[in-house]
Amino acid sequence: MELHQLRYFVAVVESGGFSKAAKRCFVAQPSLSQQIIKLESELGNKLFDRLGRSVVLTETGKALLPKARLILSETDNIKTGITEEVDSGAGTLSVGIIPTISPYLLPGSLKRFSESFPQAKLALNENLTEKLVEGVVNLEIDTAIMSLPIENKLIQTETLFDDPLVLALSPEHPLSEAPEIKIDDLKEIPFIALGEEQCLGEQVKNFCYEKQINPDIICRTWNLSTIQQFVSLGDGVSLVPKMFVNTDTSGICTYRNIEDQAPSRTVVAAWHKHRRPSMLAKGFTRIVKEEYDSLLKSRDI
Amino acid sequence: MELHQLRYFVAVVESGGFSKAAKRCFVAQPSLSQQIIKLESELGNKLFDRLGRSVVLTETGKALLPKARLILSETDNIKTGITEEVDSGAGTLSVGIIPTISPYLLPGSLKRFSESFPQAKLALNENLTEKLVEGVVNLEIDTAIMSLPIENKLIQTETLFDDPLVLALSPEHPLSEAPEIKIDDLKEIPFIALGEEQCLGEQVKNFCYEKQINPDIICRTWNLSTIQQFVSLGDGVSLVPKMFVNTDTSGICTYRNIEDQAPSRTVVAAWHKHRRPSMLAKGFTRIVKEEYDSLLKSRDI
DNA sequence: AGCAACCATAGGCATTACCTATAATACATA
DNA sequence: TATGTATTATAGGTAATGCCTATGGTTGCT
Repeated sequence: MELHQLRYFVAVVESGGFSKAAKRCFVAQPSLSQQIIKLESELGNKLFDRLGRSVVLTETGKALLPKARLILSETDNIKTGITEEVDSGAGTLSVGIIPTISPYLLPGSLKRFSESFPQAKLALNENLTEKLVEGVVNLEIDTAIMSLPIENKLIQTETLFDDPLVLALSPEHPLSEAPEIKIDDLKEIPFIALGEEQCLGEQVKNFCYEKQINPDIICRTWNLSTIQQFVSLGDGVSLVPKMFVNTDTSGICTYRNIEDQAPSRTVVAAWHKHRRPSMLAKGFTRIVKEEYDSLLKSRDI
Repeated sequence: MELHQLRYFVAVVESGGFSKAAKRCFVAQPSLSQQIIKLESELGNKLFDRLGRSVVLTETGKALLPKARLILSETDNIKTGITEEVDSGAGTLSVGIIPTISPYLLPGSLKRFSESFPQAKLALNENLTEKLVEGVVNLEIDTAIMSLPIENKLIQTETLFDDPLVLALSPEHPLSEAPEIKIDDLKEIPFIALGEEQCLGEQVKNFCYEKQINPDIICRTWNLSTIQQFVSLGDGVSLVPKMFVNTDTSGICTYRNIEDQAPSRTVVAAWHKHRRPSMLAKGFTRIVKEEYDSLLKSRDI
């Protein structure tokens, strides 16, 4: 059974004859006849009673007609249907995101996303960079929001923004009143560090190594809120991303930019090298970028 | 777009690769690849992201998948679906029937028919032979129940039964007690006749002509019940079909067989010469025949 | 680096849908 | 009854196209 056979069949019904149907279908009458005969032999029953002047549907033909019409309308609408569906943003986007970004950008981004793509569904995966990379490579994750560096050659990235690291310290800390803070001020200072399996922890460590800072790590924890708590208690300081600062409404910490050679982490969207990001994925990364921009505008140190 | 392309597409999705899909579809891998590419170019978008080891659906592919599955399941089930539908007797049968049969056979036949084909619908058309023939030729009527002769060459018939004509007379009529009734007894007898546009009226007239009976038509009416009334009143007699007798529960008339050369009308099912009677049509005519048989058994004169 | 798995491309072959021409039939008209 | 017209079926050739084998180019694993 072929689609053109069904088309011919419906044309015969609607035009009331083989010859007329053939004209309508832009084929010669014998071609159409043959295909109808073929269809009939496949179904094992005649579809039409051929009378001299006209043809009428048999029982089998009557039963076939609605089914044929359904199939044809489905196929005819398939292209526009798909286009509409894709354009409307229906579908599921699988997103990965690292824990040191998620709490600060995700709430606002999710709101924006559901407004922009009301038909879309989102599958979220908050995890360490390593796991996210794995997910992207294994095609479980469409787009991951994380920070450089990413080693895997199968992954392609697009930079969303550079997120500066700023110094977090207690309002009572001597440096909180200094006119400006330089890298040298950080050497041998008591430091509260993030676990190194977190990429942010790794980045801070590398930054210190490069700048020949040798911080005295007095505490190591696994999330930024805890760092904030420790910092507010007294001597220890830490480096935290600016997006964290702009969502901190507690006021228990003071934050200072580092003026020279300010450290930063580069936040990117990452996807499988061979996959073209879907419209939803593009939309999502754009929204994350916008969310970050509006976050920075909302407050300055 | 072709059905086999959709089949290949679904096979790729389900098997997770072109080569595996090709095996499953019993074609060479390049053939399948070509068809997928063709489908993609027709839809204007890639359906799969080809990665080294595996392929994954694009957004377009995701949108196509359920539609393709729907179309394929429709087409795969089309043959069995039609067969079931036809076999179940769904559909409409258009039946024609003459007025001198309808009141006697139709009630029972309809009951039997709806029991045998609960899904079927019936379109009834009670009319004179002439109109029924017209309807059959114009394809408005599938099957007509009428009696011979039928002149039209476009019509094919199947004899259902021979319905004898019997003498109807008043219980007080002298002939009602006669040991047996012969044709000669009818010569020059007062006669109540049916309208000649009714085929039964015509048949009776022809029968009388052939047998050189010259009835004294004292009354002419247009239905058998009226004949019955007139007969019961006194002198006049009439010839009525046996199926009428067997449904007459009034008891106001006596009926006698005519022993020698008994007249009868041949009741047939008639349909367009070039149309094969549908299962419903066959079922209906069979049921009418059965109804007549059981009617005869139910009572004898 | 070498190998295995996989998809794409190229070119030839075979199937088949299509075409033209013609036959066969039904139906209307003279 | 004969003829013309409209219709579908048949026959045989042509062209399109789906399929095949062989091969190339990647990817990813060892």
